[in-house]
Amino acid sequence: MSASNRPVVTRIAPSPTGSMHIGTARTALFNWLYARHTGGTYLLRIEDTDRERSTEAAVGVILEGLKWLGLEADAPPVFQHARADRHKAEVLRLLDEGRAYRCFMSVEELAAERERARAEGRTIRSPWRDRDAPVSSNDPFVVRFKGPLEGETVVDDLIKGTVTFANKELDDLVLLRTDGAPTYNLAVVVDDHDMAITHVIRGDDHLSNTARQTLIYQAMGYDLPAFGHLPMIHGEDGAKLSKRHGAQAVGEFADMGYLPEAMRNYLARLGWGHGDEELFTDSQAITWFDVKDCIRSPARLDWAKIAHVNNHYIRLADEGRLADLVTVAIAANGEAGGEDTRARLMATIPLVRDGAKTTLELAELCRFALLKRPLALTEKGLALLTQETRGRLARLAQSLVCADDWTVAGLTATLRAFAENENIGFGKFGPALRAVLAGVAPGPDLASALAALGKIESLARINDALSQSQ
RNA sequence: GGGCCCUUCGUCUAUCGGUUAGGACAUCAGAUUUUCAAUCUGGGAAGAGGGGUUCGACUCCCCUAGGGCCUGCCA
Repeated sequence: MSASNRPVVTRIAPSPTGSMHIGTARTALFNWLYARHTGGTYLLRIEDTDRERSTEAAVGVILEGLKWLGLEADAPPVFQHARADRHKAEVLRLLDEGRAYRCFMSVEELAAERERARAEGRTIRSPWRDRDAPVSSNDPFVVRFKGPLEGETVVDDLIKGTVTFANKELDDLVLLRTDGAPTYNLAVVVDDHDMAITHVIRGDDHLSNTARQTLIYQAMGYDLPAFGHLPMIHGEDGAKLSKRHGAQAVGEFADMGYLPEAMRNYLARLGWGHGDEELFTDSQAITWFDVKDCIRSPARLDWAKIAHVNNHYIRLADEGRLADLVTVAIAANGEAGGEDTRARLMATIPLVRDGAKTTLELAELCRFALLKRPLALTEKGLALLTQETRGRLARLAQSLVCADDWTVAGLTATLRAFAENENIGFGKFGPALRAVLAGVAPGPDLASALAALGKIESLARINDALSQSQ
């Protein structure tokens, strides 16, 4: 069976050498979407052939990142390093078949050849390619792939289209290192074959490698999977995404108060689109997604848009979940909540969530409701409490005591009626009431603030201020 | 140096030879107004440059410019 008519199997194959890049997250998302779209399988492989740089902690970061994003693989991860024997066996087979050779070039010789090659505008060549190894085999060697010198290799890419490489431009990849360990380019091919991957969807930084890998596939006698190379994600200035662009790791987005479903939606729109659709559910994305609809050009991260999408999902999110996230944010801020924190949050969140772009902002918007009585008024707040406004607040308190419709609508009406009775505008008592109710913390409009605090707390805060010495 | 990829409003994108080049975010103006938001209404904003092909090009071809990737015993 050729790769094209087998059930779809995709994979995300990150290397555990640090954090989980946002680009990796998008690649995972697209692989996941495509697998779901086709009813196929989505796998995870940890590319840890580089023993120096791979760490267990980094594996944990990847696993956590995928879990947070809701993009967990359909099977336990495959660790590339654990398959080294299999990789080695396949290289030995190639060696037997004369499709690979031992190269005894020293690092110095290699460096010199590299320099010559560059100067001559060609790719490097090993003198051991067509030489019979003098098997004085105590000398260290690497095994290189013996690629064709003529002809061309065509990569039929689902996204980039047909890309042609002249074989003479392709160097003989190292398959096995001096210590006998397999290299990435060899391991990916063997693993993707063994894992029955039908669609290799990855970053286009691998496009050039794909030609070389294609040659290995052919030499191994493997069926070629379909390839789709996604353009990279850049920072807001168009340069490669790096530290100075703010977050680039998935975990950072979580810490900054972004919701995973918002990230999925935003990331899906980076390099892919479906008409004018901007905000959509996972199942819509799954229905619509196809690798061949991916965009060919690189995209830039747009923080304002991420914020907008995140706000959309904060509006949709379950209040209990938001309360949990806000609680975490508050704790991270070193502010311990009281016993009734959760109740207060549940009352406040519905009234302020529309203005929050992140859950961190949501926490900030909820802060006024969590303040402990009596509130410490700032100078500014104190200044608002003149003889006149005190009188008004006292009278307002009376009408609030009588108010039995303690909802935003009811309170709005009460406040209106009060202003009318007093024959004043909101400006004459609004700021003072705000200061008394919320201190200096940002908050919603007055009626919402009163509604969020509840009758007892609201009146208590007003009375606190009124009874404070002038 | 060599090979390959990419190029529509500030940003993400739609268009798949014929459109007043559409949408979203951002931005600006106005409305609302008790702060910050939110909300509503309206506006400005694009085919990198140059050649072709064609009755007709954002769309196809070539060149140039700019950006990116590979050129590692990293992945």
